[in-house]
Amino acid sequence: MASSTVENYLKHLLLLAEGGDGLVPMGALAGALAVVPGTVTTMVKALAAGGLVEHRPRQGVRLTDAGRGVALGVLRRHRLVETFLVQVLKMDWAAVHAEAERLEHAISDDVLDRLDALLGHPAVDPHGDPIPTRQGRLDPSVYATLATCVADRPLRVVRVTEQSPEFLHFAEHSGLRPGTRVRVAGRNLAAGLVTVKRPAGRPLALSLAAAGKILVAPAR
Amino acid sequence: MASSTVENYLKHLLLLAEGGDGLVPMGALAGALAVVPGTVTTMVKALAAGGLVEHRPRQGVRLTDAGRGVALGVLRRHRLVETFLVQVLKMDWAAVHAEAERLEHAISDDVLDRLDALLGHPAVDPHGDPIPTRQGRLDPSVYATLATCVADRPLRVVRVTEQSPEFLHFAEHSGLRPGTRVRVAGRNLAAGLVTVKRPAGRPLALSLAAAGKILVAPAR
DNA sequence: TATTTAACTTTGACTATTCAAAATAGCCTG
DNA sequence: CAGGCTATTTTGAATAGTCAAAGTTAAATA
Ligand SMILES: [Mn+2]
Ligand SMILES: [Mn+2]
Ligand SMILES: [Mn+2]
Ligand SMILES: [Mn+2]
Repeated sequence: MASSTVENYLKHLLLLAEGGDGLVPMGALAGALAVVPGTVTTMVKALAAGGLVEHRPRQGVRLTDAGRGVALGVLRRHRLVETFLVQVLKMDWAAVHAEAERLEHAISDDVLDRLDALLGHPAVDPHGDPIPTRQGRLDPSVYATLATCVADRPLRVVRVTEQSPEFLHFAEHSGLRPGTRVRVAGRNLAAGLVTVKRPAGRPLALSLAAAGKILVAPAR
Repeated sequence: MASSTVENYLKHLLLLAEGGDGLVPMGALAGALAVVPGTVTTMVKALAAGGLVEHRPRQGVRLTDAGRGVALGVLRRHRLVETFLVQVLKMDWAAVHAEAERLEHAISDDVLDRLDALLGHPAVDPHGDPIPTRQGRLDPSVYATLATCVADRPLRVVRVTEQSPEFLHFAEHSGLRPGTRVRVAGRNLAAGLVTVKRPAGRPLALSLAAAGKILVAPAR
């Protein structure tokens, strides 16, 4: 029913609402979708007429329950497809995001259920992003980052937020894929630097910005 | 580059040109795409402007070499996807056509190559339809049908043309999937009936129309 | 050859999605 | 409180694809 365009608007709305109260500024949505603001205003009014979003003029947009349901479906397809591409087709984890952007609109429920079973009902995708359940439940997943966690404790990388191929390649090269054990050796707030120790290899220096994109949990 | 719509026009043109001189009547294309004739005229003029087809007003359309290349790519994606869905995801061979209609527009070359390798570079899809090669070579595959082959010879089903779920389910139930050994026991042209013997099961009666959709080759 | 007809093309209109540029609303500053 | 700045909305226009209905063509029929 929903076009690819509509699905993308809703999915980005879901992603942009993470954390906040759900009210997404029109400009943020325009930026995420790479369209001009006027386009978003037009489209959001149409989505609101369809009951998928609530539009607060000059303040922002918010998903309705119906819209959130659609968005969770798209996100589930996206993340299961990414998992399939990495686990079964052995693709580079930095390349799968672009592929999934197209495939997420072309997968039926039947195919999705079979992929899910083939993969063993994974809870997270290759980047550690949680996969919404069939029932539309999405793990809130509140984790510390390498920029905010307590120092000198054994940690485990659980997720890499940010899907640009450049950053993902960097993370892979730096041994910071989900599952890796790490420890924050020190932070220099003034210089904006975090030093990380990994099982193998010398200490690694990261900017706070980069460190903030690596989510971690206490090891074991 | 080519939109899904354009890809569909070109793919159907390739399919409809099978056998004939390649000149497809506008009405045939309209029927295949389920649009009104005027829509086809409009679209074909655009495709001709883009060098993908040659339009002979009031006579028909024909693919150019460029258009044929695009069409072969779409057909390759369609048939490899069908093969994947049946072999890996264990889907019903009658259901995969509809799925492939959407997925054929969303698969990249990289993913396609990996699927092809995973499946062992198949030459035909689950229905026996030949899969174009990466280089754009398509097996002409001239086979007899159960309606036209010589009688009383050991045969092997090689292909089921016609992708409606109804017919495919019927073929499966009747033990007429590609690979099955069969023999034409007799024909009654007046009644329009063909009688077929299979390894197991009693003789099967088919209409000539149905028999014409089952392609066969000499066994062994 | 005149007529009928079926296939095809043209025309006018509509939906979905987008952009450029102008108008506006709020908020912040002095 | 007057200006000014920024985010947002409005307006006008464009593109892709489609349909309904009217107009044309050319082959088939009489
Ligand atoms: Mn992704
Ligand atoms: Mn991901
Ligand atoms: Mn098919
Ligand atoms: Mn097929």
